[in-house]
Amino acid sequence: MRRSKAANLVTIEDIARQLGLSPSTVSRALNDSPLISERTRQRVRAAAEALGYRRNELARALTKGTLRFIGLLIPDITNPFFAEVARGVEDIASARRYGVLLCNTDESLAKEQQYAHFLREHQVSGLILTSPTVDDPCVQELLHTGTPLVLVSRITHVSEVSYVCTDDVQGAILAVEHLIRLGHRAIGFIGGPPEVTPNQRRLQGYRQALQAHNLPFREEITRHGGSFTQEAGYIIMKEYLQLNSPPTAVFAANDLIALGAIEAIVEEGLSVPEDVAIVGYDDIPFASLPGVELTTVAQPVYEMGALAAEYLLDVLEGKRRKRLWKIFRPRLIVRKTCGAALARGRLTSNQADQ
Amino acid sequence: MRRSKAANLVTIEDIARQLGLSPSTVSRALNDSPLISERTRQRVRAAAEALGYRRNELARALTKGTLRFIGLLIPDITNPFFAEVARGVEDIASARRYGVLLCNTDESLAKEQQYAHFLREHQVSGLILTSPTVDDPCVQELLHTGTPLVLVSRITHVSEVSYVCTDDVQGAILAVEHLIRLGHRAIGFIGGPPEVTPNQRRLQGYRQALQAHNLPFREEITRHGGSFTQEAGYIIMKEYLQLNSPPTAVFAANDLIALGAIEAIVEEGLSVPEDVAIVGYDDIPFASLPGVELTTVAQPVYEMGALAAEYLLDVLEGKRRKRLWKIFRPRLIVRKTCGAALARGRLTSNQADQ
DNA sequence: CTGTTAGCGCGTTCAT
DNA sequence: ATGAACGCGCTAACAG
Repeated sequence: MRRSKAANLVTIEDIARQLGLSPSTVSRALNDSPLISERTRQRVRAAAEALGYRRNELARALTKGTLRFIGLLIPDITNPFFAEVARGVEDIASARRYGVLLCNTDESLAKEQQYAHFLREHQVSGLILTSPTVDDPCVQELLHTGTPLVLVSRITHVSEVSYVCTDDVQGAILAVEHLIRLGHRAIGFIGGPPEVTPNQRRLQGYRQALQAHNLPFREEITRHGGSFTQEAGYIIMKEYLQLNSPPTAVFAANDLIALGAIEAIVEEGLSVPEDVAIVGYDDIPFASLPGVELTTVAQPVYEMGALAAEYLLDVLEGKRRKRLWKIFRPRLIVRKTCGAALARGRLTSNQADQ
Repeated sequence: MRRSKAANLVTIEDIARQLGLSPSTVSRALNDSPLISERTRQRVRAAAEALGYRRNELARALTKGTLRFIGLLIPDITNPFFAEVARGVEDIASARRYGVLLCNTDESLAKEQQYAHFLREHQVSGLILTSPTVDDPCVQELLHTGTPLVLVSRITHVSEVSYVCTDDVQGAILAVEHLIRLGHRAIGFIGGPPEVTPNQRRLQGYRQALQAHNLPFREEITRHGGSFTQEAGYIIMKEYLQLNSPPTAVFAANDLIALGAIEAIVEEGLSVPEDVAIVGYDDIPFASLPGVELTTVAQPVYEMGALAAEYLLDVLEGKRRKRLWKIFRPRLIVRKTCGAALARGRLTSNQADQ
């Protein structure tokens, strides 16, 4: 007895039989092969339509050795930054008939590895990573498999790897110099996951800016919450507020952290920007809300995702070979969490600038 | 010459050959078949490990007729509500070794259909829908294919379909009655996509609440922005503000719309809640931000996604057969966009309550 | 242009 | 407990 076929599936053979053709001819017709007569193509198309034929992409992928899926590894889709990246990726992918597999890693190596295996086992054609330490052995393994891959927002030292990101060092400098210009001298930093490149580079920019303006670097107001979340920002800010001389301004490694910090400040009965000024990073949509109006550093997030996908698919389809190294320029968005440019600011900053 | 195999792939045959076994034995060993000796199992596992074997899920899916993927159709991952649903779904799915395919539909029938085809062609095992009008013929087609499916947040009249949602009629009543209790009599509604069930039910609750309190229903302050976005809320609110007698309070069909409305109000130099009170729906994380503090109706979003996934996978694995009809209870979260319960409110509401 | 043959990698009878 | 043979649906190689 025949194996019970998967739910009443119309195959290429069915239509071949009905038309008295061979399966290969039908296959060719369906794939718009040049070596097929217009008439057969028509007939095949018609019959396919009539029978309700749907191509089995799995079978196709089996012979081709690759599935038209790309894996999207991000820490957390719940973070608006990554949601926006995802949107960019998905828009491009779906337009080009690729599926995108959502993989949340929570910055956890274990999850990352689990997914790396999963993706490999499913022969996905390519990867977009916003999460991993690319030095992860499993990712390396995928790389060796030949699976093309592009990093978004994160960068790496593995030189063959493509990436698209924003100049985070520069972005941080923009942010901190803005604070300095406003007269702040005790400027703190609240970081996310310390091991992650965007965090590192923002920290680096922060230090450079301080140094350039002869401002002291203070360990006790340069802390990491461990993740890019509101809770992280909230907790660290609370701690800063207990200090003998708390910072008068804080540069947060991303907007979520900034928002959490603001929460902490308000909860202590203080206010932003009067008591402490805040700058965030990313310019997530909610940063512009009335009542929030967070001063922040913007990245072209959607474009970054879209560009990464565009490039990746080009590579997959053999339209490109060179690697992509794209660095967008960050933009400072001045809103209300740092106060206006006050006179006191002018003075101090001139003094520092000399 | 042999077909060039996909990137240096270790197959079941390779390990069979090396061990002097047959492929079938290896297959069985790998799948923990009961009819295999412990010793062979060990040897096979070891060899597999040594050779770096990775099962080809595609080949497997081809014979099984189904891939361990589920399709997640949502309007827009950029909306925090859906991001949260997605997170719930993904957490469960990945724990059970299923992949989740991200499909943004923008509430567009065309995109929905394109994805329905795509998913079918890839033999995904099941679907979670937060987007479609299930009456969509393509979705119907998928249903007929036998693909299990569960609706989140949306409901339908097709009786065999499973769903998990919140009682939106009740939620809307909660919201509007809160407003009434505060003394408002001119309460407007700003809807999202009119054709979508959660919107319809929230509208229905709105009307019921008005009616129950003998408040007039006014067409001109019951409008739809067409989508669940800030822009939609912004635009409609601006229009309301042009009216001769604008509403003193607005119930928005979701938080994004509410946020957009607030933006419009503030931009007109008015303030919330003094000039117009606002209630939203969903309780997205940003609703609780200091400076925002939106009064809203909460749904257990993450749980809804997780439950839907849990149920779907149970069905796929034959552990369940009955359909799931789960309706969560909404909760009113009172924050600051409606003002405190004022004396004026007490009076009017008692009067209305009689 | 079209048909025939032969796999892709795996799981599954049916034997033994 | 193991092996041989076959098929899942499709595409590529080789004939004509």
